Amino acid sequence: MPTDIPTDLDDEIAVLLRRAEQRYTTGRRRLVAALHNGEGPLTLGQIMAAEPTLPQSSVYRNLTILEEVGIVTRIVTNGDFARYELAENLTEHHHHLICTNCGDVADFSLSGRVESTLDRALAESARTAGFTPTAHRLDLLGTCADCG
Amino acid sequence: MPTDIPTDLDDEIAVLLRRAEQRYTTGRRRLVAALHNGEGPLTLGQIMAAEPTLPQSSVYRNLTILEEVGIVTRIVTNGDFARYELAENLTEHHHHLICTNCGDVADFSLSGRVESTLDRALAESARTAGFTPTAHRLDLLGTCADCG
DNA sequence: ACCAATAATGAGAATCATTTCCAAAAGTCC
DNA sequence: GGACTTTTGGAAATGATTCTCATTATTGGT
Ligand SMILES: [Zn+2]
Ligand SMILES: [Zn+2]
Ligand SMILES: [Zn+2]
Ligand SMILES: [Zn+2]
Repeated sequence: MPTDIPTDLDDEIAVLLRRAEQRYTTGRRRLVAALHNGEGPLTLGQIMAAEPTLPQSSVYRNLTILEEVGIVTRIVTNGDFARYELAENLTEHHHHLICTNCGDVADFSLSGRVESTLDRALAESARTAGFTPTAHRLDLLGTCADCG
Repeated sequence: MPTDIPTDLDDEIAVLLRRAEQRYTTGRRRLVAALHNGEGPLTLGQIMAAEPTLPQSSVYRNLTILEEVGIVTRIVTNGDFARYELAENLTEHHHHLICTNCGDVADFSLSGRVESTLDRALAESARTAGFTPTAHRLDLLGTCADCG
């Protein structure tokens, strides 16, 4: 399963890169494929396990570039190392289940009703603090099914 | 303003440390005071600015120990460096306004009603994923008043 | 297809927040 | 005080991430 990206996602990414005067090279496409195939945000180790022939320095460099362009989001859950996933523009708004035992991270979503309630409350809190919000980030901490 | 901790907080911390067979030394008390006096979670630099005579290695070591004992929470908002605050056991449940421009972090709270709605929804999501939740973490990302 | 001109690659070296070492200092208990 | 255990602090080590730079790939014009 080398390059397994839906055509429309691939096109969207191509547009974003071209707009930023960046090229959509094979290495970057393989990186995007690894992130797309992964369940939840991936560590560098997990990316390299999926694409072992991609050099580490290129993966790091391209993750940084893809993040600047708005294709990738970098996540730091706990000190050890960062995780990367496709940006919400390209996927869907979601949150993370973080296992405090094994460190694994999985995605989950809330209903539109709860998200609305939350957004309203957050907007109000922001207003009283003179803060201009652009996004929220919500994680659930606990123990995953495997570590049960 | 060297050692400015409310007596009951100080006592609570003393109990937690004794329970863990750790001593409540002067250095640890000064560290706790710096965290208590700070508005929002502090970086190591901010802690050292508040207590310049505390050696860096001792601050790091004691932050780790205080975190293990449940007195301090370590927060990583974005790759650069970690921030530390007193654990919610010793303060109150709250969330963070994170300025994506200057990196500053401030506290805020939601109403009990919103927190309940959220907790119910999160519990439901956790259940369907076989995940055992212990806490949630919610940040609002955007631009702070200073960066307006 | 060929040729510049420009951008991306990859292997290793450098960075820097954080951790670890270990001999000296401080606290504890009798 | 003396023996024992924990903590301290300065310096060295660690390790994820970033930077360097010579080589390679890609683009656009001819
Ligand atoms: Zn787990
Ligand atoms: Zn949400
Ligand atoms: Zn700001
Ligand atoms: Zn909450």
